[in-house]
Amino acid sequence: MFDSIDMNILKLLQKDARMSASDISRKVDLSISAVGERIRKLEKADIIKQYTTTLDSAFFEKELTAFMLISIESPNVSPRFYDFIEQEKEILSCFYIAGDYDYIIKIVTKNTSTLAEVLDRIKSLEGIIKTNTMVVLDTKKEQNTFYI
Amino acid sequence: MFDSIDMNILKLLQKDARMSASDISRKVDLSISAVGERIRKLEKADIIKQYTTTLDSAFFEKELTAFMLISIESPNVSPRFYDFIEQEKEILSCFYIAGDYDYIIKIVTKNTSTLAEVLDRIKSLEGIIKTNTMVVLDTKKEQNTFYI
DNA sequence: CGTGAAAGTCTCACCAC
DNA sequence: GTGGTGAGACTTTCACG
Repeated sequence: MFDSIDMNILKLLQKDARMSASDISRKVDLSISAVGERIRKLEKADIIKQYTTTLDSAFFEKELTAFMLISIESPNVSPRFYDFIEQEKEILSCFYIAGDYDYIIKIVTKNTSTLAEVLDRIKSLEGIIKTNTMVVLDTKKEQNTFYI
Repeated sequence: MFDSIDMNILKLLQKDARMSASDISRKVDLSISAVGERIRKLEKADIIKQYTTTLDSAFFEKELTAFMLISIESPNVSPRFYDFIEQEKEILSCFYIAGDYDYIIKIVTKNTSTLAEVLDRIKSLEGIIKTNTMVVLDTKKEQNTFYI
């Protein structure tokens, strides 16, 4: 169904989502229309989830990243917890995990004082047993997604 | 320098990096050439970092995510540690953090047995004092980047 | 999968404000 | 400095081989 040419097209689109079908056609040695059809099929098969743009965090004053481990009392409080997570714009991700804690969340904010505000809002939620915040000092590697 | 129209263009490109300048021009009520020039300026100012494509992890057999906290012996071992992190394709990110541990890394792999292989390679590195692995059971929220 | 024609899109020099 | 216009070049789409 999908061959190595498709994988090559995906690789190129991962590097530059705005690459034109004609540029891709030159790289993969196929006609423009064939490339266009393959891309359409990859989109339809939902192998391509989204074309997105990565912006400069510094420009938007989002220079502080932190991870927070959270333990909650019982599964009952989870729905309210999820609602909170959902609407907090500075919480980028939240994973339910196995281990000493129940959740790990990633926070991206302006500075230590805006981080403190987010932490206070989390800690004031009902049912939070314990938290552990790890402030990021340096980013050694950061990929949004796996690269093929 | 950059106004609310630029912010709108960035929002649209965050949602769909392949949106044509003509489609954007209709949404922001500007001519195609004006939109093209604004995009060029946003790219040149490095506010737009990258146009990328998000792929379906299931299709590529990357369905298991885990976080690992790592403590290392001394800063001396860091360079070799970074080299290792860099070349491990299944380690998507690595952050140097303040707290009980020195690093937090995100691993995306096929299943528990491929995860075990990665963990073994990490633990066999010299200078690793302690590790703590948290397997992701469920993803409640996941954004690559902040949304404006 | 390729071709070719039609439709659509982008680029650039130039104009107006 | 900003944005608009129009011509030419380029790109995409689609029917057909």
